[in-house]
Amino acid sequence: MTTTEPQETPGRLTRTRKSRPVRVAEAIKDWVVEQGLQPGDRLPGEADLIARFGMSKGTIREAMRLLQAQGLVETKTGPGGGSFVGEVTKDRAHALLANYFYFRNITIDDIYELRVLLEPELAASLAGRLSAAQLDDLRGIMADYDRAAAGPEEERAQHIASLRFHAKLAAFGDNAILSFFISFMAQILSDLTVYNHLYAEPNHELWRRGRQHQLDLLDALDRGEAARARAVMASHMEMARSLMREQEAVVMKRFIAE
Amino acid sequence: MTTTEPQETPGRLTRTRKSRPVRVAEAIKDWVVEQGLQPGDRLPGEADLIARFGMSKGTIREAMRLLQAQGLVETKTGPGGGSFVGEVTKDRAHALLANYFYFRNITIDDIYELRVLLEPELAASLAGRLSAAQLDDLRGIMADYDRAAAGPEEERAQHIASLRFHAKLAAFGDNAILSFFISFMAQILSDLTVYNHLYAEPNHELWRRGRQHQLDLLDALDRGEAARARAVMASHMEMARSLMREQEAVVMKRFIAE
DNA sequence: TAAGATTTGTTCGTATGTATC
DNA sequence: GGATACATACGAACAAATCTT
Repeated sequence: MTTTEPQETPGRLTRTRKSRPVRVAEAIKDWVVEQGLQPGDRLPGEADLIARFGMSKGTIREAMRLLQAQGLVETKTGPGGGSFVGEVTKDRAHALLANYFYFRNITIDDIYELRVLLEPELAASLAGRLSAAQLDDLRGIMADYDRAAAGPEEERAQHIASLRFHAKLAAFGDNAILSFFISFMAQILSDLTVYNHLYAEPNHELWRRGRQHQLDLLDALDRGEAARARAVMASHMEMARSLMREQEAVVMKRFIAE
Repeated sequence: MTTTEPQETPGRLTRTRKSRPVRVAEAIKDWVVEQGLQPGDRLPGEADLIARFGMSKGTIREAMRLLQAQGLVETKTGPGGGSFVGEVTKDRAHALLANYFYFRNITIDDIYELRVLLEPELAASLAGRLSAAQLDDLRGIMADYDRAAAGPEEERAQHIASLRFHAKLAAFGDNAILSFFISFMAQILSDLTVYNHLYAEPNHELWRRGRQHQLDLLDALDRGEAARARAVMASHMEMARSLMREQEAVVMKRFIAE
């Protein structure tokens, strides 16, 4: 028995706890899984779904919005348009997860407690596994802060660029979960840097040491020295952590935009 | 100038790249942030929003669905009903994040690479900080697997209960990010255990050692011995990791339900 | 218990916008 | 530029849930 069209699971009868759009969204989601559909694959059009579910256009559209918000479907107008299976992007996952932490108290130090644990592990796993192009990519990011910041504004810009370095590094990793956790924290720190006033005063000595850390790291990665890459990253994170300790324990106060 | 009602940012003029519901949802989200609304706080009713935004009922409702899917609003019918700011629950955040990994290749070992790093740290941070009630809570969960499993089915049930132990431990931590990451991984492993057939064969020796680990852990936590708690958990994770290594590198193949 | 009030939930018909050919 | 195919948006009416009296 192969089901070839989305339908509600017959299990729940008339129990109308959930609204129709929610039930339709779940049915479509289940159907995508059962059919093994891949990103970009076509979903039935509005008219189709209206007929299949026997519900109105408004209800079907609300269901699609539920799926759209989760990043699971995308819709296009015009001929050849319609609904398609969508791959949840990293940015969207960041945003959705950031919402979870919005009402919770997250301190900078909470983030660094994790960075200290995770980033060295990522660095070690990358040793000897980066292509010349990838290493150049990282060096290119470092060019954005190859001189000491002149003032608070530039300091902030450099901090964000430095976080991009870590996000890029994460993208190169082959453990998708580890990579996501690291890039998520980099994203949060970047947002905090923009919206609050972290890094008010430039500190040339810290800048010099931080940059040297990253240069050493690239060297260790290039030579395939995992242990050294881990150690350098650990030092880098500990330094950053103690630096941030002096900052106020700022909490997240912002939804990240859609 | 205090804005007292949701409205679109005047910045973007007639640029209609995003659909109206999306724009309305963003406007409401921004408004919630600006007003500093808290979970449970009232949002304007449908009729209100229709008037304020000058859009149709359908458009407004689709916008609310976008927010509902993210867990940011909840709606109730009837007198006193309406839309309210909702706190994103842990379960919903789990599900939304699991969607991100659905099309990516996640191996069991990826998860254990992280558990080995994170769980010992959590254990150490909890030493001497758990109340008698919390310790009893953990012991209560352990009661669900106080005897060796007789068959594959019971083995699986015990594995899930054991994952509940770790999730509960995470809930007691005061680093919300660390706690979430750990509980998320426990949730994934639990789902995999249910929907795939992990843990086919009972292994009494492993069961005995795993249980002894947890007993030692509780003792260390009770006595406030952070270093020992960390070491015990590290052993526990390493053992579990090598056990799971023998399982096939199963990837996630399932959306988590709404 | 029953009736009424309030608010979201759902439907249907129609019209508009948008991208492709 | 016109025809086509699709989603997008509107408005009025009705249904359902839930609180109050």
